[in-house]
Amino acid sequence: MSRRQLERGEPVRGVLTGRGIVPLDGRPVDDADCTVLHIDMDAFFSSVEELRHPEVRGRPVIVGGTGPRGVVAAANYPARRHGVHSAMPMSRALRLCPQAVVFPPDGATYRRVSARVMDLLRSITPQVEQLSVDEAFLDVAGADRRLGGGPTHIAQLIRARVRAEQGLTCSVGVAATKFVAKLASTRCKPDGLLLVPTEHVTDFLHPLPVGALWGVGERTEQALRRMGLRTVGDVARTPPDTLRHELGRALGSQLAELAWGRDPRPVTAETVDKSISTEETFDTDVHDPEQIRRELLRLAERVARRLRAAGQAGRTVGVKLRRADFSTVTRSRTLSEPTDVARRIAAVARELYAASGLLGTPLRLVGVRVEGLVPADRVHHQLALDEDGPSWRTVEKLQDEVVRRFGDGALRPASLAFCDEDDV
DNA sequence: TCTGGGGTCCTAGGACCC
DNA sequence: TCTGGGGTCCTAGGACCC
Repeated sequence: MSRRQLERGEPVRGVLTGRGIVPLDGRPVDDADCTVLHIDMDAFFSSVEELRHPEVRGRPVIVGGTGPRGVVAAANYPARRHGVHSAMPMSRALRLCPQAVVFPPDGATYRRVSARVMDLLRSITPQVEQLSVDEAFLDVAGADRRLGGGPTHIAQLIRARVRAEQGLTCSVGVAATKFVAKLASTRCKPDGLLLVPTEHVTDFLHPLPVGALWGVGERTEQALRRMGLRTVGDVARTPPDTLRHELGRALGSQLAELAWGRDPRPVTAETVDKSISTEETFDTDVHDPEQIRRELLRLAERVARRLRAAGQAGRTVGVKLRRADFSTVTRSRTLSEPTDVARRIAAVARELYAASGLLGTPLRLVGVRVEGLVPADRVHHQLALDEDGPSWRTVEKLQDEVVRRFGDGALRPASLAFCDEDDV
């Protein structure tokens, strides 16, 4: 497959060899030890919108916030050709591509489609580690023994089934490690498949820019550039002690390993949530402490409802406060026992806000977080002893039931009763 | 161009205990 | 009276990922 073909954005479905990427043509490939698959849905949110709205197919499609401070959550390939990409302010995206069709994000629908895709993957093997709504790692060592044909064959099977059953395309990287599999799927997007055999890992990695390394974002890239390191190969040839000294112990060690394709992390099917949070950016900055306090209650309700739905309770409550200039303050407090009660979370959040020194300061964002999560049934007896716990907890559990039966908006705290429907 | 929302992990300092 | 080192917990901030 030629470089020009790659630049034209034609799908890559091949194996990396000493002669570059060679198409899979049915000949056997040496993939026996490459049991890690990285599945990445292509332009996921915008692809789902194109499925629901076939009339926009072929046109540039952007999914993202439509308010004055909205950003792009996803853009399809026609929109990307105009320079639109995720995390870009929507105002700029629309200047670059005024003819784009814009959809506000519909998280519930994306999660539903995502769940179907993940179920499909779990029908191949239980060894599925969901990374996000549109990405997963699979370890197909077991499935390989069962299905036969090898990891690359299974990758093709998955791509065909996702297309046939969900009407969506995905890209799949096949390698011996998570890190290389993920880079491989990125390299073959969209609608691609790339196997990187172990013997070609360093050929594949070393020409890439340092930003390709897991853990290298904008700041670390700058630091590496100051050290004169531009490519993954440059990092590989730098003494690990030097990397640790410049970047810190953990990151330095991690990059020294990844640059050689060494990544011992196993595919882990079960992961446990460590925190639940929600936050909101105002359309315009808010300085009124009363309005901030109301918002903190709303956010606490949201977090508490999600905690109860997950059967979790948390011991540390935190707030996030972002000033107009984007500088951010966080405050947190650890309680004597975990809670899943909105009233309790809101009370702590308001105390933290009151003590933050930011009363009256214009804020562009507030957030509420609960961490230190444990299964709620392990602390029920303690919750029952909480002085304001049992009654409020009972009330809020009843609210959960009412919302389940009659829908959101059926109930709200009295202090929010005069807010707009949309605000609750 | 002016920056969303949901997360994870790391660092560093201080308190506290042994 | 002055001094140690290690471990754990808590808090704040920041980088990073999707």
